[in-house]
Amino acid sequence: MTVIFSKKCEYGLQAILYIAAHPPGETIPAEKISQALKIPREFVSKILQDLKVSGLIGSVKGKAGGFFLGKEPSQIKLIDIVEAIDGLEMFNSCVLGFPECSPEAPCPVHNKWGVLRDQAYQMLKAETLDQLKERTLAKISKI
Amino acid sequence: MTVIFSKKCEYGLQAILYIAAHPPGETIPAEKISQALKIPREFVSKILQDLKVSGLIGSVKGKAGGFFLGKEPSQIKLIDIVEAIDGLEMFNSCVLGFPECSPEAPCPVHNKWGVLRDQAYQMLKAETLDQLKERTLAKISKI
DNA sequence: CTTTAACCAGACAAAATTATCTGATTTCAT
DNA sequence: ATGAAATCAGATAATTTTGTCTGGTTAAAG
Repeated sequence: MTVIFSKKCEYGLQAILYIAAHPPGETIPAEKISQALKIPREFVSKILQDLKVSGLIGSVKGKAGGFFLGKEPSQIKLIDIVEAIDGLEMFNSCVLGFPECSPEAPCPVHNKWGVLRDQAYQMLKAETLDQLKERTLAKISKI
Repeated sequence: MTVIFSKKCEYGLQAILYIAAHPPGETIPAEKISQALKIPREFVSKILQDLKVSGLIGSVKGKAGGFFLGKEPSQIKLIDIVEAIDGLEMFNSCVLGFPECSPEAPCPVHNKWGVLRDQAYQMLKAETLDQLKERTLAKISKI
């Protein structure tokens, strides 16, 4: 059981936070991310490759190559990363798994869950990478 | 991607809500649950068998057999079903997947997520089957 | 007492997710 | 030029989750 995001998405979030914790302009190789976050190298490498198409990150090949942010840290929200990997469907489907859960045919916890889900969405939409940099640095220093 | 619970857990929640929507004393066969909720018969059957060990439901074999609630509807909370199937680990682990996320080594969204997670837990702990009966009946009439 | 309809246990299979491997290409440094 | 260090694409493998099958047991009804 993952809490809410897939492993891919968790790793993607961690990796981008890690990149954002470094000085702008620096390129971070997958190997370094892998060691710092204890994520299998080839796996995080593949996730980052996939993330390139969304424009959230860029990369340079060859020696001294690696990954870097594709936008200003203040322009990247957590929800952008979630959307790129897991998609946003989870914010629009029934927590009990009922088909077509809607205001017209609500599941027994439709309203109460709806509030929580919206709060989670708003939180992910509000948090940008620049706001999280200090807290990320504090966290990775303890892994 | 499941929203938050595994498919097993979603089906378990749906099935027990369905049983609780019926008059006390009635035994509901897996076949009926399967058709009503559009869950594969053998799968829901297995889930309900597993749920028996937690005491949340009981069963009778043989013709006219089936499943019934193991306790008063007012004594069964949604969280009990979640705990029996997926466990409670999700309410105690990092939403970003960081290892050992704690007040001493918080992930970047530790506090904000913590609030939402606790609200979700409290909601599941507050909702009992008797409170949800009417809404369940309304919902299953529209599937 | 036989048929029927149900639970039940355990093996099995399919699908999705997670992870690894292989080899190609790119770039910098020697 | 050549070697080293990196991305990258695609295939493959391992694991977990989801779903199915087979055969056995139980109990009501005719």
